[in-house]
Amino acid sequence: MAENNSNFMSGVPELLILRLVREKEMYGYELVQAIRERSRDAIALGEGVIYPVLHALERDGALSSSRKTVNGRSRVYYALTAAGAQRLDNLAGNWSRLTDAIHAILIGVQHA
Amino acid sequence: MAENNSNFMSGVPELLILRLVREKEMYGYELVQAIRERSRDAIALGEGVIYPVLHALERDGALSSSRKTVNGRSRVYYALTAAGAQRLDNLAGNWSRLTDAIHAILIGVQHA
DNA sequence: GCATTATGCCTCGTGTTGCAAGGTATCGCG
DNA sequence: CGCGATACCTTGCAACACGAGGCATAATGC
Repeated sequence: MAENNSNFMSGVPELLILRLVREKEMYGYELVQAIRERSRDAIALGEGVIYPVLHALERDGALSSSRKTVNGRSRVYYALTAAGAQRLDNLAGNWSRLTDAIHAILIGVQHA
Repeated sequence: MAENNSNFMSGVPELLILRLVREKEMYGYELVQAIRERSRDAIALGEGVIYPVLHALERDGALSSSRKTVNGRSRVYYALTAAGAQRLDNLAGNWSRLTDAIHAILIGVQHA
């Protein structure tokens, strides 16, 4: 039975981070702004959300980090690992199934 | 200024309950099963989730309750109030905006 | 007659997690 | 020289979903 709900609508920050990092290496501060911009301000995750998630994902092997200095600024770039890609697919699937289910209830569809 | 995210993907149980009760009066035990059935087991909220939310919604004036005895069983039916309908519209709108934003990021749409 | 299941209500404790607030340091601009 | 932007980070709080339990009655099964 694989996974139950367990805080079923949670893990969205994680999902967004993994998705964005899949396109290209990114660093924390950049992710904060990217999420704000791409969602047109609908989602505004603070650094207090992003950094802990980033650390957790790296600890779990979903992301790998590399320090780079740009313009005299030290940045920690994160890249998606194979495990991370797997995790992303997993989360995206869960999210999709969940929102479909909620949507079905919201529009009041025939239930079986 | 207006509202920020504040636990942006939360309140889903509340949303589902309000939506279901809008169609007809329902009682706790019934809601637990209705959510499971309508979501085809994608969402399985336990009674430990439903009842506290029900009580909070009534306390806030979004629901009104009435005790009825059916088949020698005592049930507490909840009905949507005007305030509750307002709240439902509000939550549904938020949810819609949120999922749209997430979807936009997931499919990698052009941002502005 | 007795036990198990289903119905129906409820609460408590735990763990997760999103988040604001605060802390540090460097760079560029006025 | 000061201020805002860039860039990293941690701590503490509050909310919340959830499992695990607890209580009571009706129906079903053995």
